[in-house]
Amino acid sequence: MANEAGALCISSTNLAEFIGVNSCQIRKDFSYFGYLGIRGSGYNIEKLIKKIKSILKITVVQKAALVGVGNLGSAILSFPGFAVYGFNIAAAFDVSPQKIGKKINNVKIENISKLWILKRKKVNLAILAVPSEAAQSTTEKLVKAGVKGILNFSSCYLSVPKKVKVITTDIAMELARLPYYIPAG
Amino acid sequence: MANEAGALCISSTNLAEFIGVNSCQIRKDFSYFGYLGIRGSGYNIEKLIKKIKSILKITVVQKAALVGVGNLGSAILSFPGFAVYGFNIAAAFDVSPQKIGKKINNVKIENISKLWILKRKKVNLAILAVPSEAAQSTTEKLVKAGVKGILNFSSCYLSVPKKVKVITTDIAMELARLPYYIPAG
DNA sequence: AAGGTTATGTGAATGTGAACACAAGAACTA
DNA sequence: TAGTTCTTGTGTTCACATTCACATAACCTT
Ligand SMILES: NC(=O)c1ccc[n+]([C@@H]2O[C@H](COP(=O)([O-])OP(=O)(O)OC[C@H]3O[C@@H](n4cnc5c(N)ncnc54)[C@H](O)[C@@H]3O)[C@@H](O)[C@H]2O)c1
Ligand SMILES: NC(=O)c1ccc[n+]([C@@H]2O[C@H](COP(=O)([O-])OP(=O)(O)OC[C@H]3O[C@@H](n4cnc5c(N)ncnc54)[C@H](O)[C@@H]3O)[C@@H](O)[C@H]2O)c1
Repeated sequence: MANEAGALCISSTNLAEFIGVNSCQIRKDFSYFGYLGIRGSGYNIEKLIKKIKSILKITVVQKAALVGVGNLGSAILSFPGFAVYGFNIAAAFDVSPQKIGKKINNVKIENISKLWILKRKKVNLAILAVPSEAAQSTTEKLVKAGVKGILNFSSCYLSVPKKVKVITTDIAMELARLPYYIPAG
Repeated sequence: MANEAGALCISSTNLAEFIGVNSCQIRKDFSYFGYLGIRGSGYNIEKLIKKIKSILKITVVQKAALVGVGNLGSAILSFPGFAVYGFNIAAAFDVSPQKIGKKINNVKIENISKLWILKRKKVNLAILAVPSEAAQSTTEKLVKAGVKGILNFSSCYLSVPKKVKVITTDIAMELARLPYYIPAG
């Protein structure tokens, strides 16, 4: 598996097996990225990771803000796993006086009225974990504060200007999809 | 908007606008469900909800188990939103002696070794929120305990028998998708 | 160096999903 | 009741994604 430079490679077959898809899928997809692999050896893992990171634009550390430090927000703030993709939660906001001023995982929770500091800090991304009722109005504040991408955990559709991208992950709905696949009995 | 029976209807155009898609999309999709709408009026909301629930097989209360009551697991256990889809978190499990025996949201945290009670309780679904290292081994225990569907929050691919369905939602990866859409600057 | 083995990259075929455009049905109006 | 206005349901087209099959190339072994 090691090529002449000592760098480790992985084949489309291995990768496909690992994530449970067809191997042509891997090759076809990667081929859109240009010539990436070596016939007979496979794909250089380091090179592959670099390529994917550059496509996702996560080659440099990306700063993100967390808005709504409740049950879910606190879990996210304590989660070290964002770092592997190069993310850094640079600020956290809430409305609750009981939460403002506290620190979780070395991030101080700020008053939501201070959202404007995101512009100064050059924070482009926000993780939205406020109650559904507050989701749209908070989104509008985020957009005003210059945020360009929002990861939304509420079950709401968020209306935003075209230049802003929203990705919604509705955990309850993901769970609701499961029974469909399960035969009755 | 009210039809002769006083039941409220919604049109494909309204629905489409609401969730941000094309109205043909709505009509085409619903048409696969059979004749559901009324020309000139739209779709009867109650009938529509019933139909979708029956397709997703969430017409009766579905019991689910939570495995791994850490940061994320605790948030999930405190979350009331699963009820709107008819879910009931009927049991919770962990390995940590500090957690076992405690109650969150009226659910007592059990020792993971007691997973077999899921069979007796007829729990089909599990929410998996354990560290990645424990994900595959815990999955195997869940399968042995008769679980047929798993909502996986770890970033691992889980290998399961064909009769078991896994849905993975990798929160960090969702965040990692955002920068792609955002123009550099 | 040559032949065997492995694994990529891709043209072609197939499958799937979205969009368009409109006929036909239902409701409303006068 | 006749005509107007909505809105569904669908045949068709288009676009994209997946799969197949294989030529091509790099590596490895003897
Ligand atoms: N907890 C879960 O497991 C879970 C699962 C699925 C979806 N969600 C969704 O995630 C969101 C948060 O859930 P949660 O369980 O953490 O709720 P929560 O009530 O525990 O936390 C909400 C937090 O947002 C803060 N907040 C309220 N209004 C605000 C505003 N205008 N600006 C800033 N902060 C504000 C509150 O003070 C609180 O700290 C909700 O939309 C919920 O539907 C949560
Ligand atoms: N917290 C987040 O925001 C977040 C975000 C994305 C993904 N995740 C993923 O969710 C999972 C849980 O994250 P977390 O932050 O809650 O971690 P955590 O460490 O806070 O909690 C893990 C819990 O699982 C328990 N556990 C460990 N091994 C176990 C086993 N074999 N059987 C049963 N329980 C076991 C631990 O005692 C602990 O209570 C991880 O896979 C993580 O990658 C979490």
